[in-house]
Amino acid sequence: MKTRYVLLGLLTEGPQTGYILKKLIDLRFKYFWNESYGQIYPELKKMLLEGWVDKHSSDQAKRTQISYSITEKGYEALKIWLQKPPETELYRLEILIKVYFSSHVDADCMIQHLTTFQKNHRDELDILEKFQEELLRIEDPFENHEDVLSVIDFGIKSNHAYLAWCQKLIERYRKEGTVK
Amino acid sequence: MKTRYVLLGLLTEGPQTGYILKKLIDLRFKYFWNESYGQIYPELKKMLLEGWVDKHSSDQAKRTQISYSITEKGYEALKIWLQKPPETELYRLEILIKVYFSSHVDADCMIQHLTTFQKNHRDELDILEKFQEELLRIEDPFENHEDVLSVIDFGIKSNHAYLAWCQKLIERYRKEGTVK
DNA sequence: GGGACCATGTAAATAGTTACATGATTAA
DNA sequence: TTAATCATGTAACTATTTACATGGTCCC
Repeated sequence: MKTRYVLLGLLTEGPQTGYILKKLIDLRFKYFWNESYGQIYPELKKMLLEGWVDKHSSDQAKRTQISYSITEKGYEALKIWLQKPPETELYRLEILIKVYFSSHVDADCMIQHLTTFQKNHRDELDILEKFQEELLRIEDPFENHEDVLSVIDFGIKSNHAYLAWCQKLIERYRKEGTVK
Repeated sequence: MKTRYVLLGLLTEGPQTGYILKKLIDLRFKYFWNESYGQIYPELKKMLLEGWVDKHSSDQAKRTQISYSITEKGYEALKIWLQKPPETELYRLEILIKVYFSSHVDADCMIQHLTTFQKNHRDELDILEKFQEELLRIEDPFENHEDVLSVIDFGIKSNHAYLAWCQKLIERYRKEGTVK
């Protein structure tokens, strides 16, 4: 049940709708976290019943919009969770399974997989570096830019590592390909 | 439905029991993949019905042991899967969520979380380096050591990156701690 | 005899994704 | 007017973990 804490964390910046919360998670946490509407909406309802959030329906502009704001109780719960030692570190890297068993397919196939991997992580790195620049430039209303930059730094450092690995491995498969 | 392919991959090295398959996954894939008995046993049964594996019950030594071996059909299915572009790259790094929202807790708390993270990844790095040394020393009956070493190399490179990040961040929180 | 580990499995709970339904608004 | 996007939500499905039940063997 981590979803709720992610939502609460975002709500500390102000009331939001489920829809926007999803967008925020996609935008900011894309590279290390994800949530779907099927989790977000029910979770907000549950937290409402528990008094962790308040609901503000506004039918202004005739479009139904339901914002949630964090309550004192919710904020306390968030702080308690933040202080608990992190448990989950879930990686599931299909590419590594495929490399592990790659002796059963030909080198070209692996080169293709790795080229895609490389492209994805180059793009990721690009985006993270752009984010970084922007954060250093703009204002810091919630005084959390240092924290956000630390998370971005994680992404940049690990992507560099992934790319170095990938580069080396592509070369290995290329050599193999020419030999066989 | 990736479980089955991981099992099939391991079965290419020879028949195994569900119990041993679990041990192998824990040992070899620990850092990027995991499966539980609740997935392994039912999955082996399903593959049996589909003719992807064969079953060999041996009541030798009176202890019930059920080994499975990969069939021609199963091997074909494995090869097809290995050639498909990898989809899942699932990371769920609770530590990053906690860093992101760390302005709501004090620096000491974060230093503790990060110290644990650091210890875990140092241990991981140690183990991977030992594995690496050993693989370079011993024989290579399945001619897959290069592949295994590539996977280990991924682990070593990313752990170095994680540790560098962690070191830097601990220092940041230490400075903050003294200021506040 | 007891503890560690071998060995197989299932049931229930939890988690998470996907696909769908609904309808408003905006911009081309 | 039509496509995209805003916006909320649920049902069904799939995936995964956890806890438990069962019983054998090995070694001290």
